[in-house]
Formats: sequence, structure tokens, C-alpha cells
Amino acid sequence: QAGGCSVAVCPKGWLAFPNWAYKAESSPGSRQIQLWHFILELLQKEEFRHVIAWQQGEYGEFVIKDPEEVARLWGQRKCKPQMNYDKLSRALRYYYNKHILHKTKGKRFTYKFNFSKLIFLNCPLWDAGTQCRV
DNA sequence: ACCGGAATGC
DNA sequence: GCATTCCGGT
Repeated sequence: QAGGCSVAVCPKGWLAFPNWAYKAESSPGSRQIQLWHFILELLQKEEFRHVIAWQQGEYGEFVIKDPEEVARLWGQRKCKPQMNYDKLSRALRYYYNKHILHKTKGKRFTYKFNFSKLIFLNCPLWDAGTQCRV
């Protein structure tokens, strides 16, 4: 669609978020890949469903099924072979204050995206009235 | 497992 | 600004 709202299949039904969320590399220039972007990239692909996947029920919630494998893949992308889940999870924790992610308390390896915040922060052409709906 | 401060690098 | 590394604390 014009404006750039894409739709992806998730176990419960549909997930909608903007096109830029799908891109492997950040569009302008060639900025470094960001972790939340990489996470969305893995979630998008079925081949990684056994490593990381959307959680049923809660919109934007996902479970890391194989933490060390996700860390290995992330380290591979960033050329950081010493990457592990301890370090990766610290990076995820920095997203809490930015309201990009938060932890689902009580559920192991489970986090939740705040898509509306991501859209609001990173898609300046979108105002409050043009929210993406399912 | 999960949290968040501190130092450091790019 | 966005992690990476390390780590003491819950």
C-alpha cells in the first residue's frame, strides 16, 4: 500500500507493521543493522521458527526458543563471534527505556514489541491518524 | 534467568 | 546513538 504498511502472517491471525520493518539493512545510506530490526528479520522467516517465533495470543509478543543460537546468528551478522545471550539480552534491555520492547514477566525468554511506538518513532511521515490496523 | 550501572568502541 | 563487554546484585 501507499504509505508502506505490510502485513505478515502470525499464528493467531495477522500482524501489521510498516515496510521498513522488513528491510534487512536500514534504508538510508548503509547504517549498521539494529538488533530489533534483526529480530524482526528472523521472525519474518519460517526457517528460523524453531529458533525464535511469535507467541500466540499476544500481539507483538515473541519467544526466543534457542537463545544461544539467536546470539550466534546475531554475532555472525555483526562480526562479533564472542556474542552470547547474556550480551544480546543486555542490548534488548536497553530497548525498555526507549519503549521499543518490554519483558513479559514470568515467561522465560519472552519479550514484546511495542509496534505503535516503533511506528511513531521511526516513521515521521505517519501521524497519529494514520495508524496501521489489522 | 533477569536486571541495570559503568566503561568502552565505533 | 547503539550496542558490546563485564559484572554485582536479585
